[in-house]
Amino acid sequence: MSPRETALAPPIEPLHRQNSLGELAYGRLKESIVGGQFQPGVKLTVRSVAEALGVSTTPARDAINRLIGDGALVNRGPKTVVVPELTMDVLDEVTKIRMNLEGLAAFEAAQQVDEQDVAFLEEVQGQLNDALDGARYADVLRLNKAFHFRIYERSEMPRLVAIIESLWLRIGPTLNRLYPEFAISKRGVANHHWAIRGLQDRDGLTVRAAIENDLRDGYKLLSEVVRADEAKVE
Amino acid sequence: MSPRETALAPPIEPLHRQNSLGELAYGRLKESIVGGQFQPGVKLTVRSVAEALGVSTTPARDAINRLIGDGALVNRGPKTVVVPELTMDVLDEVTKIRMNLEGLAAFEAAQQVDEQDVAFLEEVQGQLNDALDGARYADVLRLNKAFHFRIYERSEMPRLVAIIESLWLRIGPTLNRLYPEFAISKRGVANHHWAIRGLQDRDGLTVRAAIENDLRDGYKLLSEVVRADEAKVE
DNA sequence: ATTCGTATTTTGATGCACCATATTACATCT
DNA sequence: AGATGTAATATGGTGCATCAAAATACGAAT
Repeated sequence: MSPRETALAPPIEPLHRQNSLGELAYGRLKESIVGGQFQPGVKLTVRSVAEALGVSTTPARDAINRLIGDGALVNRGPKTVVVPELTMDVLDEVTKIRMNLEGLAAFEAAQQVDEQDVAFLEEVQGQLNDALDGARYADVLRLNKAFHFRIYERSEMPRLVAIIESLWLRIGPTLNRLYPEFAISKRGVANHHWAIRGLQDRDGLTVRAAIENDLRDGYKLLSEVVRADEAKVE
Repeated sequence: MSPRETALAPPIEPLHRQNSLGELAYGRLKESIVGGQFQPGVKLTVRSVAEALGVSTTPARDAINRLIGDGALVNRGPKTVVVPELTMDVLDEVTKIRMNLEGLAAFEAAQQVDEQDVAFLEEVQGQLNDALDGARYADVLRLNKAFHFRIYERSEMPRLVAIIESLWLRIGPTLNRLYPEFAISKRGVANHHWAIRGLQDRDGLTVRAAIENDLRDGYKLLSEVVRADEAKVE
């Protein structure tokens, strides 16, 4: 038998302050990396990150180490941390995993979306088209991410979403290399519309197919860039 | 044109010392958790871990924080870190992801295995049977993990393997709750033999089916335990 | 006995100093 | 010039002190 409850009909979740400086630094750095703020190959030091974020070395070091654990940063030497160059090896592997995981998330999401979600996605897609026409590539990346993750979050599988995000982290730095040389294919737009239609119909298989196709198209673009880079290095 | 190479015909990989105390502490703790050394609910403090490992607070704190990032530990309060109790929510989600990812790894592995791998798996399976008969449950867990990951590693997808390991990390603490009350079903044995046969035939679909079935059987067992625990708490 | 408020202890986060060593800049030599 | 050895510099790991705040032990009140 439990002690008599004293109030608070809807039992509020524990909710402890989310923000330590280390956590904050981690989030900031992560955001910068997926957003493509760092060119591959850029070197990061504890002290530079600490200064840039206005914190001491400890939280900065925490953040860097966690990102290394995520595979978003790598040790090029024992004391040299860099944003990794994307290789075909990694791109191939990550794409295979993404097809499975993002396909799964998309499929599950189809059972959970509501009208608000669809409206949001259509709004984002509109802005995405505008950004494409206006050649505002940073916005394109941001909006594309917003589109995908709005869907994935509706899978109600938060651990899955976290894994997917960690995969995007590996692609991020190279994503903004797509522009302006490699303009985004208009097929991307078609895939997104296709996904929206599938969500409206609550048709998981269609949504999954649309997302998988979107990833396939993205892979084609990215692999061109990566292959070009790998050729240049040799 | 590259500068004239001066020696070392097979270009040795960079190889920087892998072991910092933080890294070591992280590995040790992780091992203890997947091995089921910690009961769910156990509280961990920076200072206790530091003392147990004979290091100062800094590497201990690093390790704990990284494990929290992995989801292997959770904050029950702002200053209280515990080994999480497995819930049906998490078990369901993790199982779905595992079916996809371990299925993928198993499928890919079928193209890469050689006779040595098969011999290893048969050897492990033999020991596994003995351990089951002898009711040496800790060994059962260890051997089962060795069996699965030997296959997964042959997928030659190291990032995939790392993700799978992070999922096992979530199940680990509850795995050893299976014994002795819930004896392992002999179906597990059949699944493993099925997988070996598929590997010998280089038949990816069969290997995947065998692994997926193994996970399904494991799920049934685990869900019984979890449901019993959840009932007890209420 | 159970609940509640308070005092005590423990805790994690943070900043910082130290040190061995990795990195880089530079001068030298071929 | 390009390679090479060496000196100067910068860097991360680690331990530790400090502090605000959280967890807990304890005692009073009902």
